[in-house]
Amino acid sequence: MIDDIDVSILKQLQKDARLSFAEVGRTIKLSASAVRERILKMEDTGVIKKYGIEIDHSKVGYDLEAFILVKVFHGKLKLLLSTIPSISEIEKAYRITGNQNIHLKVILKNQLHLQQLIDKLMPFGDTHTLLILSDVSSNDS
Amino acid sequence: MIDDIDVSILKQLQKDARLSFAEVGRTIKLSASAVRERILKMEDTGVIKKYGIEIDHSKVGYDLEAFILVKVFHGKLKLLLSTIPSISEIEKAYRITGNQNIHLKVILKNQLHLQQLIDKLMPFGDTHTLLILSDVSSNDS
DNA sequence: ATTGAAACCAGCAGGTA
DNA sequence: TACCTGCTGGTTTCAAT
Repeated sequence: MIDDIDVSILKQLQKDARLSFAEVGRTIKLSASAVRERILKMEDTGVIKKYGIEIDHSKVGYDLEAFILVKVFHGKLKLLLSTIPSISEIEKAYRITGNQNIHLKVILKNQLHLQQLIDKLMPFGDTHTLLILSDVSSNDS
Repeated sequence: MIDDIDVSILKQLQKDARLSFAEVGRTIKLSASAVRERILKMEDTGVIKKYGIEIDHSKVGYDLEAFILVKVFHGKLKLLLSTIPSISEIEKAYRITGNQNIHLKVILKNQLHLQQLIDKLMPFGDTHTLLILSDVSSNDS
């Protein structure tokens, strides 16, 4: 379904999603059209879910990032799930195993903003907030 | 530093980072070169950190995703931080507040793979693993 | 997977306000 | 400074091989 050439294409796009088909092809000795067809196929099959950008939120006025773990009240899960898309502060949301059942990554302006978000989440469950101090990934996979 | 036009450019790129300058410009009534200059400036100032792709890992043989919270042993933090980049399973790593001090997002093939990773992390601290059941973001911000 | 051709875009120069 | 137009070479796209 996916071969070594596809993997090396994916790795290049992970580093820079705006590389042209021609550029990708040059480094793996393939024509631009061949690269294009492989990438289109990976889009169609859903291997590539989307092309996105990473923003430094602290440079646009959002100085606080946090994880919020929610232990959802009995019967409130469906309502919370349908509410999540309307909360712009939530960057990513997952159902998880464990004592808490929802894991949120949130982007906020400041502590007041965090407080307001927690207030908004309170009707759905008990929250536990972990502030993000710094990104320590430095991941060039 | 950043105005409404920049914000709308960022939103478009978040949806599709491969949009051409011309395409972005068309939807906001701006020339391609104006869009290009704005984007270059946001790259230079670090607002845009990178262009990346989101991969559906389950379609390439990695069926397990998890968060691992690590309560790092006294004196082991620096060593862990320097080890993290060499662990390919770690997609993202953060220092956080709370009882645990490191938050990892990991991509794994299966439970055995998870076990091996936890074994690798054990020397650095006590781990607490939260399996990801599903993505419930549906976030078209 | 490749090539070839038409449409399109990136990058840059030079210009306006 | 922020935007524009016009130009050129490279790129995307699609069809044929």
